[in-house]
Amino acid sequence: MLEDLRQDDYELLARIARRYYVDDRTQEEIAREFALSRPKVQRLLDRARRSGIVEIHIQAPPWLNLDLEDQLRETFRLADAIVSPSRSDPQSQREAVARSAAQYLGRCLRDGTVVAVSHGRDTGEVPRFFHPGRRLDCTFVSAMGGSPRVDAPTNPNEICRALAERCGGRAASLYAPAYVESAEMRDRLLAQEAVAHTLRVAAQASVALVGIGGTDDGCTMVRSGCLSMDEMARLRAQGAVGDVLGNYVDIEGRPIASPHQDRLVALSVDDLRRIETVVAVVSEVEKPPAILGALRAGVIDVLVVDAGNARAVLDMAGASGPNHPRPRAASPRAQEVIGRATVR
Amino acid sequence: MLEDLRQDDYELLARIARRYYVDDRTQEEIAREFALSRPKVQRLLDRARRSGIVEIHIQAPPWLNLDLEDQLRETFRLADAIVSPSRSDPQSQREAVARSAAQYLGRCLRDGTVVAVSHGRDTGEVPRFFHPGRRLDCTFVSAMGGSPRVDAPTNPNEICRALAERCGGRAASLYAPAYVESAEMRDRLLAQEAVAHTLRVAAQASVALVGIGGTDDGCTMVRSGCLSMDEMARLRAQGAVGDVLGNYVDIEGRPIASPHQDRLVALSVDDLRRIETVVAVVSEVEKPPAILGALRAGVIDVLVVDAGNARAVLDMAGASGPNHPRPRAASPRAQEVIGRATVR
DNA sequence: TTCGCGACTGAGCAATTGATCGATCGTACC
DNA sequence: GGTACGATCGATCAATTGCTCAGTCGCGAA
Repeated sequence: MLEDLRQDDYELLARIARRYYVDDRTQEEIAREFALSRPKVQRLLDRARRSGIVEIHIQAPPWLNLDLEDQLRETFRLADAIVSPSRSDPQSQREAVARSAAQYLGRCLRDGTVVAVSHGRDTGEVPRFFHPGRRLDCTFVSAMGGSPRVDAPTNPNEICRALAERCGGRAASLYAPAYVESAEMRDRLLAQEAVAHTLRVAAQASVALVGIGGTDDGCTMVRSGCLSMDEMARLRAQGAVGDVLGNYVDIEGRPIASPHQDRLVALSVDDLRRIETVVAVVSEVEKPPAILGALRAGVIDVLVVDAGNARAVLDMAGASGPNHPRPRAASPRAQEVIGRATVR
Repeated sequence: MLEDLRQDDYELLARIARRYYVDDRTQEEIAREFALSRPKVQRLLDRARRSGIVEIHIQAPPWLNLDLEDQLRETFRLADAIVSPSRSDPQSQREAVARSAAQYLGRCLRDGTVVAVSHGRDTGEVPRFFHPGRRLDCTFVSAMGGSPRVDAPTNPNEICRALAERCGGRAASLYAPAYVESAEMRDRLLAQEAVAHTLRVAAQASVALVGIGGTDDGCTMVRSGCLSMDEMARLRAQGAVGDVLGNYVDIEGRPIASPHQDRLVALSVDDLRRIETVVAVVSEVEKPPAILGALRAGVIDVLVVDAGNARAVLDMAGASGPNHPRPRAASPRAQEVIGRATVR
């Protein structure tokens, strides 16, 4: 980086840089002082910065993990990454991550924004910390079906309702289970206008708030009764490491072709990819492989995660394979209001 | 300095500061990204800088001694101070200082500028390094009389001639010795129009280039035969530590009232004070007390000095008395072209 | 509840800064 | 010596930034 500067140059650059950055003079003043033209001063300042004579350091608190965020962003070509500080207790860890996600979500939303929402324990914590400050005319829509067991706060419909309540927006529920008994049943359900309509709205969302599921026996899909332990074991045997909206992927981010896929009532991976800002929230300790798979699948734009998982994922990623199969267009962190039809 | 920031604030400030200073986004972009107004981002950035979250460091080479310059500027309320790197050999030390002074001088000059010039070995080296690059329609005028012994390069007239030659300007000589035999003789000399005119021009200079003389037996005044060793001893006995243009001062910067003063053909201390930018050049090792006295006399605006003397003067100053008896108006390092009548 | 105070906000404008472009200058190669 | 190339320069203009000011909001006291 450091150019090979002549001593005179070095001296002039340092002097000018000090005048500008430390003494807060204007380039104009400096130009007069050193009998140079203003553009020349500008070029010198530029050179001083590029050559490393001027060092700007952001004194970030160590718990901020800005470096981890940068690495995540870069490694996985994310639009953004937010790493929340480590907590030893799983519940407070979940809350920390959810708080960050809620803040982020708040920044994404404009009147008229449609947000597709998944299920999950992490996702389910988000509404508690969602304080957008002002009324937002947004629509929160379930992006996948519900779970048979009553486990209210982790069900997408319930999360949508809570989010909508927090900001004065609307919730659009999906009246269907996440997994049905057969592909045929799924197709018949999708033919129901109530279901089809909700999924169409979800597919046209500009923001999605999703969790990343694991494949262990304690994962949400199993706990909530969507899938049995046997089914989960079969998925694991097929190489599944995690899911987004019930779409399972392997460690390389490739979709798992399995019968489950045909019984799923949820947005597909392709639907997700078309959504501008997909925000994933994850905090559990068993998650690194699932996160890595999801990231490599290229469905995630923004990852909100705890420091432990972030480090683990980066370590795993460094050890194997390509990490960004889908170079996405740089999507702005907060998109403009889109004059999109909203549902009632 | 560091305010007591709340954790949230801290996080936001750090994030925004990083986006701005590290990622080079505009405030506008950042405002969009964080859903804030642009002025708000500005205020946050401002706070981040003032609170020390953003640290800007100028990676100056150690031989630059920018810190010494700052201390000199501050301690003695100088418009500027330039410290040149230490050299072991007195002659190359002198050259280093003279080079800095020449550069500085070059920056001060505009067409029409009048420069009053003293004698001295350090001053005498300046012309060799004076390369203003372009023709300058300046007038260099002797601010004190010459010395009886032929010691060409340290005589003010000769220095003026050399400087003028370097930039294509004019030299105005003072046809008088520095010290004459009596006060009466001095007055008669000053009545000569040739002498009076030159001194008037010198008094109206906007820049002065002066040395600071010592009071040891090897100083320029003695070497050049202006004063005898006896006279010098008498001055020392009166407390004199050094001179500027033959005006001797004590360690506190007070003028020495002595018969010599009345025999001197040179600008007075008051004349010097009226000159906008008085640049003093000093390099010799015996000089710290002389420099301190001259600085305290408040006649110097810009000090060009070697690192050794700089440190010594600051040490001495720290140990005793007030250092800036005359708070000067902040004078710009390079003044504007002044439509002042020039002499031919 | 209402009022007053102070802090904060963002619109709008002025100053500063960044970037482009043709002109000029030095230099290396023919 | 002549020519062509590249570097450098400063005039100029557009973008960005700093700052002021009137308006708003929340909060505590009456």
